[in-house]
Amino acid sequence: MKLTSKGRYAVMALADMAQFNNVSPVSLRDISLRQGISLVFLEQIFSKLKKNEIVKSIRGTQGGYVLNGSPSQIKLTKILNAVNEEVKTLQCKKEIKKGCNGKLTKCITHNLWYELEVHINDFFEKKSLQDLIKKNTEQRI
Amino acid sequence: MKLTSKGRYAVMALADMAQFNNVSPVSLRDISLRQGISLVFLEQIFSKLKKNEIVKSIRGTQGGYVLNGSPSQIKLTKILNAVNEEVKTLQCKKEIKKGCNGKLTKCITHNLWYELEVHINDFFEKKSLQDLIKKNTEQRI
DNA sequence: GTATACTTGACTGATTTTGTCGGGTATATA
DNA sequence: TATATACCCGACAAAATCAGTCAAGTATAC
Repeated sequence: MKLTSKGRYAVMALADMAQFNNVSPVSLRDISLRQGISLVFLEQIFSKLKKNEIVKSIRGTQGGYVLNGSPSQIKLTKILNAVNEEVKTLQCKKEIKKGCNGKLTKCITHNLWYELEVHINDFFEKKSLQDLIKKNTEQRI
Repeated sequence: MKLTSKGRYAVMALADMAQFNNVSPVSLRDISLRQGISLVFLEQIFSKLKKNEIVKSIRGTQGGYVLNGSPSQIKLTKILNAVNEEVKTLQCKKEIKKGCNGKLTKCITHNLWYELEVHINDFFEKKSLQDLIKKNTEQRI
């Protein structure tokens, strides 16, 4: 499965944006400074976020990014899928040649990984950006 | 997080053993042939499984491995932890220097990854080898 | 027109994964 | 007791992936 820094940074950055949810756009430079993430790396990540219509961009001075929708509508699955391609545990396509093609034992674990995938996606589907920042402020009190 | 071929192979191999659950030990050679996994790689994996007391080894001709306990007692968490060291999503130890130390925004996502870890471990904790082979035979019918 | 900030693609160093190689040692069986 | 079988162990290496940089843009506010 795939759950890398790119995904974590994407969530962090968007949560940051949601937290500082001004009307005006947020520049990657600000996020970079606040969250300690490389600016150029953020650019890469936000390029994908934009393609997936999670954020909108505004160019030029005073430009930046704004969330495309309210924090409560943006589910984490969408974010993670955007930057990581997908959350995939199944790898049986490759292995169908060897062992997975039901000769004696079919890929016994096939279903397991599928279930896990569903389980994880469920988890992220239930979480929105709003949940994250709510939790964070609650804890700070 | 970590969920690699090693883990998948370990589960496959042990499920294979559980399925062909004879009294006599199962040789890695057989598993290798049945499941299409490299023998030498299996040796590496089983070395760890043995260290973690998931299997017992019997050396010599007619030797092999036997499950250390009944399939229903062997939970998948144990297997995956054995071969992969651990299932870890949290990476905040590294990041505590930058951004994660509650200056303005503390590591917003800290709790999220922790919850995910728990969620995944729950999943694997509830599954035993028995569940896998039961499911498999059910489906074959 | 200039500084700001987004846009894009190629590239690279480091790390991890997925194994292999080559040597062992123990033991059942003939 | 010889021998084949099977476990045991550490070093090594190719391939893939990750995390991030570099370079060269384009659009826009002021």
